Amino acid sequence: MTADDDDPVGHEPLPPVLLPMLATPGTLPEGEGWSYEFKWDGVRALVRADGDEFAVFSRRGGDITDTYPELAGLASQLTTPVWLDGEIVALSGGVPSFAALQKRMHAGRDRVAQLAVRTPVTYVVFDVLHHDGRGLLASPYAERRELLESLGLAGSHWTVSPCFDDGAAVADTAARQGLEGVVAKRSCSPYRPGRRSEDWVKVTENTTLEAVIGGWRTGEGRRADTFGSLLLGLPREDPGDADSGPDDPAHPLRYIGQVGTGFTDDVLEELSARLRELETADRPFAADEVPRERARGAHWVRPVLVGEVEFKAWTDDGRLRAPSWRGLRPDRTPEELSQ
DNA sequence: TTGGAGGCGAGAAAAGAGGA
DNA sequence: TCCTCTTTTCTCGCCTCCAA
Repeated sequence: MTADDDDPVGHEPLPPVLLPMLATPGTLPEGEGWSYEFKWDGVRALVRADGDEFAVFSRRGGDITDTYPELAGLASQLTTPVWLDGEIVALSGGVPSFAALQKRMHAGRDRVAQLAVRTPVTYVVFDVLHHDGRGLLASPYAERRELLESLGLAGSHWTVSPCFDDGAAVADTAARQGLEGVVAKRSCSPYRPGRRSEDWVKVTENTTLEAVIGGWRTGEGRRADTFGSLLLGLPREDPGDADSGPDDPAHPLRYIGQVGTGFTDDVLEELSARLRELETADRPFAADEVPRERARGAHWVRPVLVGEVEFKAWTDDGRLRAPSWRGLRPDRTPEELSQ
């Protein structure tokens, strides 16, 4: 006689591992059958609770329970075996800050408790995948959502993500409040663990920028013969900028980061050839601007090429976050960017 | 003590492989 | 042939470990 034999109504054991369902980037879907949530700028996390066992898992299935001890209190509200899906966020100035969260993500054992007080996190729950012996992966999102709200999860370090019917209004609110974007979910969609699905659509506001190429770093593998990333800068505007204003023509650019994605093979080859023609021993950035590990092995070029990049946001120290290459702007000059 | 290397979390995009 | 999935190559920041 097995445990299953004791359970004639089909009680499903809690799966030991689940990977999160992923959203597809896109534009805001409209019409019947969609619901909308804010996109939280944090780290994805799944919670598994089963009696005395409580664990938090990362997007790749790693156990991160010890990294966020303040979430352990959630176990007291989970009285039946359950899998939850959500996002861990750290608030800064009232909005989620990925920069603040990064301090928590890799904290050593000795610093976890200290950082949990200084930079506490909140677990924003948006889905329930298994509850009280019932697997919900095949259930429609609307049904899972209804069950989630009935659980009454609320605490000092966890909450349920609000859900709305008006996508445009959610997008507008997200933009005004500085949130990352919107996630639209098809009400009838099942949960597909570990899969990217068009039943979930994430809409984020990207920004484009024209910047000057100041150098490149060699690539690896398939890109060993071209380049790995481009080092980008903007012409200095402020005469008092650092030690290197316009009066210091040796360092005409202010470093704003690197871009290493968005290139086709043709672009890699063409751009690589042009950069090699422009290579110089003179670094166009001030010495202390480019991080040591980025400057190591970098090749510098005369700052004459302008390109366009798309990126998500500026980091706290004035770098591009998640930049992607759009293309050269032969119609633009560095001098025009400074005007 | 400092510097370098590597790991890990998030993200994006392009190319190649494999199946229908 | 087309579509989907996987792999590869990057970004950022912070950490630990080890060698000089």
